[in-house]
Amino acid sequence: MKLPRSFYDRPTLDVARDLIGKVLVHNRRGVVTSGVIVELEAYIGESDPACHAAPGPTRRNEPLYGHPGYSYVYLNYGIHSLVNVVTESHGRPAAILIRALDPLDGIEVMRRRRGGTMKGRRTRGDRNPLARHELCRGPGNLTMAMGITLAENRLDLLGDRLYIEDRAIPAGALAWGPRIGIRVGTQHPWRAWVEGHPAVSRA
DNA sequence: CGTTCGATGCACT
DNA sequence: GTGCATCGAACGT
Repeated sequence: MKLPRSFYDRPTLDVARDLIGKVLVHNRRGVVTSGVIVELEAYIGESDPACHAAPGPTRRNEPLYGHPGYSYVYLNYGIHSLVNVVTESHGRPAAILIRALDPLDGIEVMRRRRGGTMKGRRTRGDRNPLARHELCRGPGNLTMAMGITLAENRLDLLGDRLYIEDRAIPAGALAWGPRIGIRVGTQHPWRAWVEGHPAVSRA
């Protein structure tokens, strides 16, 4: 069943803890892809220097100041769309970055989306298909596999296009540590993952 | 193994 | 003009 608004309207670290093991679903014109969330990072408030809300309200970070249970998608390094889930409420800007999934539905669609070219060259042939645990490893890879782009920014996660379900899937042991890939705010242990899962970034 | 570095677009100063 | 919440190709051991 789909997670209700009240799930997201809570302290961000509580939402983060409970999101591990839940299922992110994208229905793009009837093409469904989904996966179990196995890695994420929390970005909390204007006082968190790594949070996009650190400079205060801007046009880009507007979703962070909006309602909980909405998507926040932005373009990173000009190439990767990264997907976040907005949490809390009452104008407190916070969100959770989804970093890795264990794919469930649409695995062949994911393989097709992850294939392709770079600099006009084939990067991966049909002979060397990605393993299941590689399809959604990393925040840029998972959005590519699921077909999540800037068009999926500001979507209500209680809608039918992009949402999160509780399918009561047993997750492994939960671990916490510093966030990775950032240059500031590394002192906060706000990255969570399923211990030992092969889709989790090796930090 | 390891490290470096280019691709690429947009928000923000 | 600068700097990214990245990825993987291309090098050097």
